Amino acid sequence: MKKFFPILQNCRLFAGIEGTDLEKLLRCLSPLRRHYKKNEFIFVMGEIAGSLGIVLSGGVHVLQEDFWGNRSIFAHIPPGGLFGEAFSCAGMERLPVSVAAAEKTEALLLDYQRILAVCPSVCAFHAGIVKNMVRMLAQKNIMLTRKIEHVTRRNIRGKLLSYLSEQAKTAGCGVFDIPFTRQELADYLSVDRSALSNELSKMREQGMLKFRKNHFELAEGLDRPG
Amino acid sequence: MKKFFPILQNCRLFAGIEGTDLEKLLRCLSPLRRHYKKNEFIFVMGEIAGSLGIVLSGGVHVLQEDFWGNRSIFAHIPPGGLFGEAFSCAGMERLPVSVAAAEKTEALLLDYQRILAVCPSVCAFHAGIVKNMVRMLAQKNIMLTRKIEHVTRRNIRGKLLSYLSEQAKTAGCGVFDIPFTRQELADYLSVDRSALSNELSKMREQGMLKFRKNHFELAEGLDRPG
DNA sequence: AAAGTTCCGTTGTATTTCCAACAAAAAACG
DNA sequence: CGTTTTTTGTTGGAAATACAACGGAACTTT
Repeated sequence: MKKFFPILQNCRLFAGIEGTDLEKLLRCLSPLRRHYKKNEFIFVMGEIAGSLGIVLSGGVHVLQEDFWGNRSIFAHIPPGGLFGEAFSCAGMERLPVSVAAAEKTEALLLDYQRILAVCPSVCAFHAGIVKNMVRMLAQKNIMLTRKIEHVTRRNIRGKLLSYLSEQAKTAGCGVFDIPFTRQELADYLSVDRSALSNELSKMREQGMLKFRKNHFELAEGLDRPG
Repeated sequence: MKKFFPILQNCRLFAGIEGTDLEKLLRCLSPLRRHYKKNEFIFVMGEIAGSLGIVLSGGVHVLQEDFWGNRSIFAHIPPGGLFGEAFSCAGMERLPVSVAAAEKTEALLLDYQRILAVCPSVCAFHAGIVKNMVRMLAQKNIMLTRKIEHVTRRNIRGKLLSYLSEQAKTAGCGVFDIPFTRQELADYLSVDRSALSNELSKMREQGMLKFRKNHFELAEGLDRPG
């Protein structure tokens, strides 16, 4: 149990809570640590929404799948990120989305009730966790707002530029890897995969970018409009 | 100042805080009460993101406008709802969106710093407000997720059905008014207005719904798939 | 190394959406 | 009440996207 403390100390949910305190707190929360294979489901749409997860390693996709298997990917959650928290925090009964491992993934599952109704001995940290939760929820809010910015562009090139320039900004430079395959990127931007490939090729022809698999290099001047 | 206490007591941000306590708390937060005409801007994209707003009456749109005047409406916030909170809570420096009054609107502006770093005398309520904030952020999160569900449908009819059936669900029946004009609905679903009108007409021809202005009546069996 | 599988790009066609322009209806205004 | 402005529906042509099908590359498995 103790061996994944170092990972948790880097997790923003526990920011401000140090060594032995974190230990106490975790005993109280009694989290479930689990491993998942690529594409394995962690939460399935329709399940009771009582718990939330922390990605320790790998990464997960939050998604919806309709009857015919059409996927829509809402978000990619990297290590240190939370998933499913909005639905527990809002008091929703059932999950409206599924969560699947995007690759080999290690995650921690917590019962949300134990976070809010925490035992007396750790009350000092309780307020801290709730404040951290506020910050993380707000950040996810912004993430979702950005995703909306991407998918509301009226054509595929617009969506791509919006998405790629955000990636470049968070990477700090025009060279970066994305956490999606082509099909997944299409499911994230909600366009057809072949049309996406097609548009990417055109953009390459026009010297706007280079790419290979999930590795991208934007030409200078793209991510700095104006 | 006191005369809008009744409105605030119904506001979810202050849930659980009663009469005189609310009074004390408000003295501490020293909010700004303001009136806005229809289409007047409350926040403008790029401003410092220090404060958040509560809609007292009317309603506001959270939106983005590009250089050419193309609008994208992210959300409609009804009375009792918060706006701008995600950006303050996440510690963002500048607002990535604008907020405009959708109609004649009354709003309260609060300084976020005062909510978190609250004065000692009201500490008992501080924790309560933060918890309320968690819940409201989580709910907005779900709102955004729903909006993503709408705009990621691959054609206009899909977007309309997704949006209208959600409205019907929240209204509790198939007859309801929406807070958008046609152009605004188009900006919300990110499609062309004329194409939207066109699709609505087709759906009416096919007996799926009736509408007049912003009043809609869905045919039975539409909002209950399966 | 061969066979199988997944991923990716390309192409052609069918469908959908955008765009611009216009007309009718409704609302706002003096 | 007549005028002006806004909102909404309609249409036709241009443009973009979806869809289906295919082949090759890269990766897995045996």
